[in-house]
Amino acid sequence: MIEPSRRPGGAADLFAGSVFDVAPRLLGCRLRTAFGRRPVEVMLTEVEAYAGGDDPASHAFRGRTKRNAAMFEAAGTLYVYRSYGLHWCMNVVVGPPDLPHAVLLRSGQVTEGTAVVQARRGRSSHLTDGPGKLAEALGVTGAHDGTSLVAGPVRLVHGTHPPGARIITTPRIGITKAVDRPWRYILAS
DNA sequence: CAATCGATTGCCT
DNA sequence: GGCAATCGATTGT
Repeated sequence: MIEPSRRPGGAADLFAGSVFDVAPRLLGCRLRTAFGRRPVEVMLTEVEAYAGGDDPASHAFRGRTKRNAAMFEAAGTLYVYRSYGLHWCMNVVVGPPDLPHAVLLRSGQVTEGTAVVQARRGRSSHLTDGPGKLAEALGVTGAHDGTSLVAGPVRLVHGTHPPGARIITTPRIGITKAVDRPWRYILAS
């Protein structure tokens, strides 16, 4: 019997390679949760790469802290932090444990569980078009920081791109340092 | 121990 | 388009 997660093309290989390999690869992939028997799935459409100690905009630029500890875990770990005291933002940890690189998940489209998401977000549109919105839609909080995206409560799995979709890159946004680096990846249809 | 500020959002005009 | 909200990690006195 073949273990599904070890099968070629399974989830683990999604996180192999550098942060610049993984970031565009995540576009079109699906992020899933099923808290309280309410499955929600989102297709990722916008991500940003953060290159650890080489990147002034990265939370890990000045080394390990209590907040960013998850960034020093294995590739495929989920890093969740609070932004502006209000919102939760999700990152996919990439690279070997001593290299704190990560991909910020910025936005997506709901592909399953729209009613659940609308209830959580308290509105019927603009459900997942921002980092904080994405986390709220999936029910993800700081409690999920450091969990595995392969075997934990929040899972990242392969998905297919919409017909005709293309990947474009632009500078990152919402930051004040290293603003010029074109490390933002968008799945445009 | 106090001050500062951020990988943002939503509501206001 | 502008601005207030809100909190924990980090930095300064």
